[in-house]
Amino acid sequence: VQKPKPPRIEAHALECDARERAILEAVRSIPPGQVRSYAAVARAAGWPRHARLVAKVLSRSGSTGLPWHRVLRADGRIAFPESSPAWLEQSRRLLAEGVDVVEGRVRSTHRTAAVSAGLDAALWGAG
DNA sequence: GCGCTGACGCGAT
DNA sequence: CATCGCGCCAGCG
Repeated sequence: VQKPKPPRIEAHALECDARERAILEAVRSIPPGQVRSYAAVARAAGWPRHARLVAKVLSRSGSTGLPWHRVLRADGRIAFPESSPAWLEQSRRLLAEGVDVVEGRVRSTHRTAAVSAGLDAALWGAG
């Protein structure tokens, strides 16, 4: 058989899909009221250096019922430009879950309430 | 194949 | 703390 059907489905493509599924699952597993950094999600998904990919995947998956609003930058700030529609939406959703958000930034390092303790664990303990 | 662009991260300044 | 610079990954012209 010369090349009747060379299985060039490429492990690459499958791997990309696997990455995406793992990432989506990792995001889905974030408990309400808690937040994770893009890097933490990537680590949880098993792909430590793919923080940017997490962002890309999230942008690609629009209304899949995914708790995308629980994913922030490593410094605790919302990744969107301030006052942008998405920015407003994310802070609104986080506040609705009891997350302490001030000016687009999650106060996780400051343990002022029981909620903060949970956030702190989520942000730093995920690593 | 190359360079630019992002919902990024982290150490250095 | 706020910024900068450089590294990382995947998509696209």
